[in-house]
Amino acid sequence: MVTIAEVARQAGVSSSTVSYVLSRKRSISEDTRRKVEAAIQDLGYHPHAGARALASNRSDIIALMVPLRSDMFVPVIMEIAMAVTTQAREFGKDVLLLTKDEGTGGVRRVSGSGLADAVILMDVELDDDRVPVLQGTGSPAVLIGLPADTAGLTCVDLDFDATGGACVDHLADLGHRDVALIGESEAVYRRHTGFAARTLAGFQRRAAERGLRAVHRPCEGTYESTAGVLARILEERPTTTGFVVQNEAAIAPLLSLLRLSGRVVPEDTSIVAICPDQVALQSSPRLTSVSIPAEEMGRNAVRQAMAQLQGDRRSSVMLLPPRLTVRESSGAAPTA
Amino acid sequence: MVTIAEVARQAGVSSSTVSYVLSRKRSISEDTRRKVEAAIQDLGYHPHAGARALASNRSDIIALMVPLRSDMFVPVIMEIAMAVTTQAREFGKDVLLLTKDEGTGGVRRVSGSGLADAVILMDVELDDDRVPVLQGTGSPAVLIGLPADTAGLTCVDLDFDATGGACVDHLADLGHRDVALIGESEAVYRRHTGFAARTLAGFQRRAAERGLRAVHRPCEGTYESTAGVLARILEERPTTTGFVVQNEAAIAPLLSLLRLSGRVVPEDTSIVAICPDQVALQSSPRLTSVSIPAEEMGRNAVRQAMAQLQGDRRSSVMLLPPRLTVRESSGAAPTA
DNA sequence: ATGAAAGCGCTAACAC
DNA sequence: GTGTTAGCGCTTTCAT
Repeated sequence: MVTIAEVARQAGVSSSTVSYVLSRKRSISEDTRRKVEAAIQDLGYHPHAGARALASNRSDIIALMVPLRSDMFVPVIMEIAMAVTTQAREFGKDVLLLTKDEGTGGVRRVSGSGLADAVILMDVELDDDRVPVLQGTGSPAVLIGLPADTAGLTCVDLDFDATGGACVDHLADLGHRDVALIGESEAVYRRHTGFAARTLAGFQRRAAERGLRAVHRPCEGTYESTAGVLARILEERPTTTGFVVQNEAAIAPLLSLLRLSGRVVPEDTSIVAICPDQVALQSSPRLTSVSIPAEEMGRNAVRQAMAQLQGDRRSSVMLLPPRLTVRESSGAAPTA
Repeated sequence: MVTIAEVARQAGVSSSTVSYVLSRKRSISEDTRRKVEAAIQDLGYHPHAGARALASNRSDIIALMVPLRSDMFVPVIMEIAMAVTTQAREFGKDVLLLTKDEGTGGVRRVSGSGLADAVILMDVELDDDRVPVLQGTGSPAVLIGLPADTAGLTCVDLDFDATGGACVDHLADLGHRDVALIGESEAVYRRHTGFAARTLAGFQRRAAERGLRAVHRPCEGTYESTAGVLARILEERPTTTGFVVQNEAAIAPLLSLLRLSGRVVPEDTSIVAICPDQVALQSSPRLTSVSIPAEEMGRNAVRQAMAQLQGDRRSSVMLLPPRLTVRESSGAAPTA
């Protein structure tokens, strides 16, 4: 293995000079820098990560705890994880992948051992036991998602409350008077992940403000359950013309069912989805949607973690504003 | 930070004894062990990962390189990554997440710096430039997927050739005479990822052996492209009654289109999908399928990596046999 | 069955 | 602008 000492010898300088060339923590003459860099190239030197972590007390690793199985849509989880990794690399950090089922023990292990300099938590629950543990470690931490009590925490999430409202506004603006929210499964509302409830709250409040009649039905997302939910909604409130869908799995069945029932989108029925752009774009017709800004959440989580690593101790809750893109699935409400 | 020295003092032993209690590399009296373990608990001691890596020359970290965007279905990538992480933890290893776009530089970086003890590569291409670099590092390596030349390599993958054959066999056994493979997009066949080509080869060979007429059409997976592909197949070979689908995105559109066209599955048309069980189960009707054994691939990749870390230098190509599960989407070919 | 102590390769004072 | 050197916390000989 090539060590810093060998590089130093080859370059005819001391090892600390090599170290400083690498860390740019003090000024180096142009001449010396070139010799050192040449030696590094020649020998194919890579600083030993463990030695560096020991001496500097920084691992340059950010831990990311992802759900094994959760209420979240898998591609969204993946996109966040990739965004975190990519953004971390831009700061010279690597990402250690932990699963949520490691729980508090995992948090203690990676921060206690100095394996990671910071921890990013995904799939945060309303009352998440990892949070107090994480705060106890004093390690920089960022949550993707909102717990019930955000005091002293740094969080990043989509503003789901405003999202529910934005969907209603769009449908109301188009003249729809009866709207329905096809939501996540009941289990999601019972489990305490928050985002579904926040969307529902925003949906209902804005519907009331705009004088719309609103119904809400949880949905498992299978073809059968979607069929049942749709049938019930149309039975109880046949005048429903606007649908908000917050359940990626229910989108394809819903479109298929509407087609079979002879309803034409968007002439007879309008749909606004809350889903990744990719899903909205590959549907037919392409869906008007509020996108899940997975990449933005991931990038911002890393930025917040870096800020904390650089000494910023302010807590902050960053709620990304919903962005609604009008596509082909929504149009003016049918007249009478 | 709690160090091994503090634990040693508290337990009234030397630090080497504490180390040996942890590593179980030499026998310790029951009495001493208890005192040490108590001290560890008391103080909340976690060995410093960097110090350990430096002294032992092992980081206990496995690097996993995943595609940012690829031909693979995202949930499959995710399931493999989670399986790798879970299995790695069972061996006391952590997983470092790298993106494929870091390329050969990423491989050199993590193995050159001793950050990772082994590397697992996903989304391996037929002629993957990461492979020679990885072999050059001498670091244990496992590929998930098959490159063109597997000499000296350790690989884990589904046997896609046999998979194509198994799908044909199932349809042939049910009496179907004309079968079609709705495949991945053309880009996937052009790109050199191999799995699509291997499936096609197996499909065609077995069809010939069983005396079936077979057609193959790439498919983008959008609703429109699936409609086009289906229409063309039924136009050119209207007697086609058996479909093999290797494209998760095309499944929902295909089912929807068949429904619209009045074809009933499985009475008129049989479908065999190559997809994760989860996808097969949430379709309506539930699909007869060959599952993508994502978890098994992930677990085995880690096992192979561990074997190499323990000195096993044999190269091996592990092709997991396809498992076809009969569900509701396949049945006897319609008579005349 | 246990201890003492020599490093592992690097960073960051402290010196000049 | 550069060199010297004392650790960082652990593992692992070498001793007993």
